[in-house]
Amino acid sequence: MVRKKVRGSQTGRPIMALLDLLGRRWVLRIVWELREKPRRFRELQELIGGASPTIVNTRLRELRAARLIELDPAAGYRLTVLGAELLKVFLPLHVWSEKWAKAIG
Amino acid sequence: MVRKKVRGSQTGRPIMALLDLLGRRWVLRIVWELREKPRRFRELQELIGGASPTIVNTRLRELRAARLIELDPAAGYRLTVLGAELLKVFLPLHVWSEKWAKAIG
DNA sequence: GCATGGCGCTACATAAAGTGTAGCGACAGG
DNA sequence: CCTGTCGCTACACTTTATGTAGCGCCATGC
Repeated sequence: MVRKKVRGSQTGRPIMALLDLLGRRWVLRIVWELREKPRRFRELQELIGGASPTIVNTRLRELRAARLIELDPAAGYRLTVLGAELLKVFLPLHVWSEKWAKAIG
Repeated sequence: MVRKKVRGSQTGRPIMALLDLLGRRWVLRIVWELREKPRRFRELQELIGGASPTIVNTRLRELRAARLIELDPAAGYRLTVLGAELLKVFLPLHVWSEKWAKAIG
């Protein structure tokens, strides 16, 4: 029996595709760790907590396909204009997370 | 050899714990689908695209532990005040995702 | 030349996470 | 009782991620 791939959000609604992409393991962390400056492959891998190179590379490919990051050979991986816009949405999380941490003890 | 659990972001930094939580499969979708009104277990399961009850329940437990959602026996699962605050951060994504979809063709 | 070290990335066996389907126990009507 | 709905569990199976080794490329320096 043939099984179809589910990831990629077959609904065709961008928001669903986006939530699906961001919901994959390490994706949010990768985008987050690129907030300050470009990072090298191995550097990024360590920053996000040591995920395997296999999955790091997979995610980087997905994020490049989504035009959220790009590889500058001279500097490393960095957010594209689009990726930086996305990050801007998430920046409030940093402050909010502190409040949240207190709330849940 | 004993293996330690990694999820839960041992760093102690709230933002990391939050990104880890949100980066788990289906979590963003669940929060998103609760944006309008409370939803029943099975209803929620269908809305997010038919994930298995096993994992839906696991995520609901994690989200309840994080005080982002709660179960009202009379109405179903719904966002807490904290969860609603979090959702507010994500709402701009809806608009942005349309722009993003056009940009990536 | 030719080793050294960093670069992005791949291979592959093992372990963890998620799926699909069946069905449980509790409770509410009829 | 029977029927339906509720949240949720059991479990065999499939998919995804981990951990470790190491590849090919290229620049630097002896």
